[in-house]
Amino acid sequence: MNKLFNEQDESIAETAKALAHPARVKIIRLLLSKTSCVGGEITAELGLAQSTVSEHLRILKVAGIIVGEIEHPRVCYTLKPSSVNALASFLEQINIKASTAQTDDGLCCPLESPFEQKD
Amino acid sequence: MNKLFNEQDESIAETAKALAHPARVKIIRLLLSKTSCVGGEITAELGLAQSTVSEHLRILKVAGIIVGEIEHPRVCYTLKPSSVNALASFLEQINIKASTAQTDDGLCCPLESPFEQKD
DNA sequence: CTACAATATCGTTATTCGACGATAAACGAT
DNA sequence: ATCGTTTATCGTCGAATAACGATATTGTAG
Repeated sequence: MNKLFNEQDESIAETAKALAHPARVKIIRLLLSKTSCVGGEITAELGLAQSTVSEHLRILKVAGIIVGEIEHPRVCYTLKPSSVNALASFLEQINIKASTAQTDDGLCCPLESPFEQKD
Repeated sequence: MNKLFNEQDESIAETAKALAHPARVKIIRLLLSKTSCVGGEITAELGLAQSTVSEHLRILKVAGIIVGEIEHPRVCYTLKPSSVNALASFLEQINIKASTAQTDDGLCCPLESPFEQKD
């Protein structure tokens, strides 16, 4: 039995997991801030070992968040936004739901049924 | 030395980590789909042990994504959207950047400098 | 072919995560 | 005060993650 969760939930979780490390967030921010190719400069900026950075890049690549194109001796990384769409709209739904309900202060709910157990 | 990453990157990563599990994504979707209080029904729907679900709920609570209000014997969970704002706008930036550049197919970049090492 | 430069992969180690059952805590009802 | 119901916490265990240095790979230049 391997199907406790549906595919979309797993996909969203996968994307979130790829973003779930400050080093990878920083890598993406570096990619956001530069218009040009980003290669080994990243390693220097992160303050981590080259192999560690390479691993983070691999994770982002597997998640489809970045794409690496081989240039000369280096690799050019660019962002690929389509991969974060599912997660982005998921977050949007959270905001929508919250604004139709109450934002933060009111009580939560009137408890429609007195709890139905599946006996 | 504890400050390899800045606070915002860590905060975004924290939020992403809270979403980085299909069970927690599913919990949030359940909260999205119901208007009423959600308590132990979640446990049944997830197909996980009660203690495991409680732990996932705790993680979401610590991340500030949900809020639990104590009702009678149960706890009423509601979404608190403000906590995902930073991550949401981070994802938005990725999309913006990508549309100003090229979407998916073109070559990446012209390599502005022949690689500057910080000698 | 050899050398070099940039990246990727491997092997290891310490830490964290996820799941579970068992147990505790809270609290209204009897 | 005791019971029953709901949720939280604890202790444990196996699996996954993150980090590193060392080594392999790739491809251009000489």
